[in-house]
Amino acid sequence: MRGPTITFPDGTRRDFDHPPTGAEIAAAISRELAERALAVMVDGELRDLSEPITTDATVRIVTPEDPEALPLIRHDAAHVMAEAVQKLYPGTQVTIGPAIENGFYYDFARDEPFTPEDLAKIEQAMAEIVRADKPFVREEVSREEARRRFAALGETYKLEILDSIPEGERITIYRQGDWFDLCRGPHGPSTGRIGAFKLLKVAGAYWRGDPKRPMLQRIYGTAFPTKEELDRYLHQLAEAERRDHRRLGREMDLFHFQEEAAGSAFWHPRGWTLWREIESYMRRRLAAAGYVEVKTPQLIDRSLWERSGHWEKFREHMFTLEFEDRALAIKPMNCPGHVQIFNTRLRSYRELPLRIAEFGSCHRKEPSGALHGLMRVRAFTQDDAHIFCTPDQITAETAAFCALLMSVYRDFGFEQVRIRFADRPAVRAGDDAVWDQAESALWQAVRETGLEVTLNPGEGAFYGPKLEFVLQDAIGRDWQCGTLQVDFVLPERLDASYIGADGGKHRPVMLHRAILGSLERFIGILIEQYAGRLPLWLAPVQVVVATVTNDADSYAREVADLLARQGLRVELDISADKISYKVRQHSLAKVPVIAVVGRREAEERRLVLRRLGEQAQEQLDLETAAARLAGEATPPDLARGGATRPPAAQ
RNA sequence: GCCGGCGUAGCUCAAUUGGCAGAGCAUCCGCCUUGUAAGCGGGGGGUUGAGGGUUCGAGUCCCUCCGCCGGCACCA
Repeated sequence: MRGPTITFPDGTRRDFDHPPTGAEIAAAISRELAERALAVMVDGELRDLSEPITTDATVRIVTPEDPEALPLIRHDAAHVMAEAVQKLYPGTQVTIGPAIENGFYYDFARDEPFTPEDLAKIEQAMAEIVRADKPFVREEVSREEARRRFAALGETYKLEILDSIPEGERITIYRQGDWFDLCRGPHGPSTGRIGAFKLLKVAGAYWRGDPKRPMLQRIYGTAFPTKEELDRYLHQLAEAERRDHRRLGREMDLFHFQEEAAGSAFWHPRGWTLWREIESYMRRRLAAAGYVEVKTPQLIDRSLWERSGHWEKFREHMFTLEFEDRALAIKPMNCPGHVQIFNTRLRSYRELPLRIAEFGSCHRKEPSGALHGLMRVRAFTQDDAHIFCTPDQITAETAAFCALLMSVYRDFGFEQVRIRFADRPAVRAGDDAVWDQAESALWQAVRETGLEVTLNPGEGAFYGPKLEFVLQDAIGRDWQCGTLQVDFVLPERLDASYIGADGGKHRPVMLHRAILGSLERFIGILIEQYAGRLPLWLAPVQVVVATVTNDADSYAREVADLLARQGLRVELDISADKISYKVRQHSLAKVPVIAVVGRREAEERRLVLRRLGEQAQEQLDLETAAARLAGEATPPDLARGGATRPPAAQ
């Protein structure tokens, strides 16, 4: 019989006289490829090397360098770990164990917890299985056969997974030696091909992610084709740890947390300086973009939250209190407050779009387990704004917002931004015609930005579609900060209206939008982005003037005064310590510029500048140095010569 | 909220099977007047997260609570 024609990535073809396996194809090309092959891509689908290819196909042999190799060997490692665990801890049930972004995990059902010492033992047992180089054998079985085999082992979770596999789908078991697992595959040729692996942590995880179901024990690990790649990844983890904003926040004396106020930051002078610099910058950008700024109450009566719908939808997240027979809530959001301002008088279409901004201080009942430094807090400040506009202004307002947001992110040093488009959810308010209009207006706007947009289906708010802006930091982590949400519901509920050109009353649309999201979180992200070494314009202390000897004290004072008059944030260090000690202290505190002054500088009226982390020094006369530093420390928007102050109040 | 781990001086960490709570750094005082990432000497500093229990005796063992860390769930 005739076999299939196999086409290779370079376009060459080869005919086979029988359905060849991936392994055979690799062997037909070269012995080296056969030895290095892990799996095979068949018409874009990853398959086992052992599976015969029955039809004409385009085929690529996957080797350890290919991007497909990583998830494959990690999945292999998950199986090896599961075997090791069941060997060491009989009675432990296996559940699921996939490859994930940076490694793999496997969830186990076992009454006793795994300890860190257990992880070491499991690693050793895994190493043995890897050394034994057992082939992964794929077996296609009937549902009944699979049921019988897992029932015999008492693997109730596997039986549940089996039941959830749709009728008609192939059921496969992967075996390594005498251990096997229900698995869709594919897998590498054998356990010996895993390369380098390491178990990282153990954690609880609900079965099927459902808090009402049993808590399983999840062991996380990672695997790479080579030891070097594993070491590089472990080094990266250490790097992330080094950048941790919680550690840097303490070391740089920016903020602290304490038990009595869990989830709320205490901002220290330096941290608050950073905060105010960011706030001032945002204020200028917003004013220049035609926003007005307001401040709305912290405590608002329950009745308003009932009308806005928050009482029904959001009550469990709100802090409430009683006072003089009134039920009050600390605001978790600013939108109802902004509508109150909109509603204070009859609005004309000529006022629209009306952009109302607030650095809104909000509180939410975040579960204790969710708290995480500045990234997840109970008290936070949003750079919030609500744009009241007509439906046909949505596109232009969205486009303008996207442009503003991108420019702001760039100023803070973030270049990589993705947009997720969250469209209509299954349960929603408003009829489909309204949703059609809102979604198409948003789509049109994001297309104009030219940015990458991915669909996040069904994840829109119940009142309208939304855009989520995800930025990527210096070490590749994603952070969702910005958002823009189209809202037809709140204006209705709180009865916002304006008089149109036709003289009739109309309902405005509200665009909820934020760029930084929460100031707290954004500062956390900034600290990690820069590993604490903030750009000069953001640094809480921009320059320290440090003396070599006390003889230079009066000149140092003069220098510090001059720099301060240039608007720089300066500190003076005339302590009796050695200059090398001072340099070390201020370097550890991440001060960007140290100006060293000794006798020579005082006599010549010069300044020697030392940049953070650099050994090189720059010698300048005093006035030149002051002017240069002041120039470098100018916030990016002002450096561009944009609006330097908000327009005069109306 | 759930699972697991952790909680000792401002920070980083010690303290034998339950047996006198310690070191370095920081702080304070003194000396040194210094040239680019730690000069020298001395002093002070603790209800070992909180509360309860076991014990002659608890940082150490047990219980409850709080907080932190890693995940899970949550993130309207």
